[in-house]
Amino acid sequence: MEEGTSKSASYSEGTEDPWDACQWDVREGCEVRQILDRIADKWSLLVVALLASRRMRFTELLREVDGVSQRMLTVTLRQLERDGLVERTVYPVVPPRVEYELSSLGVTLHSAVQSLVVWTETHQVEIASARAAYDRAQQALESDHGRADPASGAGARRTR
Amino acid sequence: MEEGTSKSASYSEGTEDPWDACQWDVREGCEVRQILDRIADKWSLLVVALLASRRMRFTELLREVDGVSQRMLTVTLRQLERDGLVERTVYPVVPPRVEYELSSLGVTLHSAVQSLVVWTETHQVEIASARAAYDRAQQALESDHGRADPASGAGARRTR
DNA sequence: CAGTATCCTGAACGATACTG
DNA sequence: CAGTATCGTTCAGGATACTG
Repeated sequence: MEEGTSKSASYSEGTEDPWDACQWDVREGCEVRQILDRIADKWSLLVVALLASRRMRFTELLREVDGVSQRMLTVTLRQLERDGLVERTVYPVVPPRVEYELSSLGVTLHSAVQSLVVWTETHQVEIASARAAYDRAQQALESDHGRADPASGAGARRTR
Repeated sequence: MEEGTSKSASYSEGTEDPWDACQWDVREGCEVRQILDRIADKWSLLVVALLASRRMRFTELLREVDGVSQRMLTVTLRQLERDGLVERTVYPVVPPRVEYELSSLGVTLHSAVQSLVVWTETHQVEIASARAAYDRAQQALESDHGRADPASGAGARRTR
C-alpha cells in the first residue's frame, strides 16, 4: 500500500501572528485541506456523484466512471470508505458481490459540493471570457516584445 | 440518500439519457472539473483566502502562504489571474510594486468555497473517528490474517 | 521587488499480471 | 467478481540561479 496513506505533513508552526481569524485553510495541517484534497482528486468527486444517485457495485462504477483504472477506483473507494463517506457491503456469495453506497455523511458532503457546482455553472461564461481576454493580451505582448509601449504613462497598469 | 438530484442550473446539452441531470461532473470535459482542479490545487485556495482579507503584494504572499515556492506562487497567481479571479496591478515605480486582489468574481468564489469549509469544520470529528475506526479494523485484520473469521455467517458484511 | 529559466525528484497514475 | 501486487512513466512542484 504505497499511496493510500496521506503524506501527513507534520509542519512546525511557530508564528503567532494575530491574524489567524482567516487561517482556516492556511495551516497545512488543517482539516479543510485534507478534505479538499480528497474531494478534488481526479476520481473521488465522480464516484460520489454516481453513488449519490444509487448504490453500485465495483464493476458498475468501473464502467460508469469511464477512464478510471481498476487500481485507481479501488484506491479512491478505499479512501472514501476510510473517511466514512461511502459504505462498502460484501455479500458472501460465490461470485463475490460488493456494493458501495454513500453514507449519510457522504450525502451531506455531496450537497455541500453542490454549491460549488452551481457557482461554476453560474460563472463559467465569465471565466471563459476572462481566459480569452488574458490569452489575447498575452498574444499581444508577444507581438510587442521589442517595441516601445505606447500606453506607458505614469499610472498603475492592470494586466488584463 | 435516495435522491441525489443535483439541480443542475440550466446547463444541459440535449442528451436523451434520463439521468443526465446528475452528469455535471461525470463528463471529463465539464467545466466543473476545471474549476475544481483550480481551486483545489495546493496553493490557489490559500491565496484566495488571503486575498479575501486584503490586497497584497507578491512578497507579502510569499511570506504569508508559508511553504510556497516563488515559482509556484507565480504560477498560481497567473492561473487565478487568467481565470479572472484575481487582478494584478503593476505600479511603474523604481522598485517594482505589484499588488494582487480578488476580483468580484473571486469574491463570489470565495463565498462559495465557504460552504465547503463549514461542512469540513462541522464534520471533521466524524471523519477523524471514521478514519480511526477504519484503521483499527485494518489493524485487526492484520492480526487475523491466518485465522478463521468467527463472524462469517450468512449475511452481508460491512467493512467498517 | 517581482519575477523567469532550468534542473531534478518523488508522488500519482496507468497498464499489466496475478488471486481468493 | 473484486480485488492486490508490481512495474514503468509522467508531471507537479521544490530548489536554485539569473534578470529587468
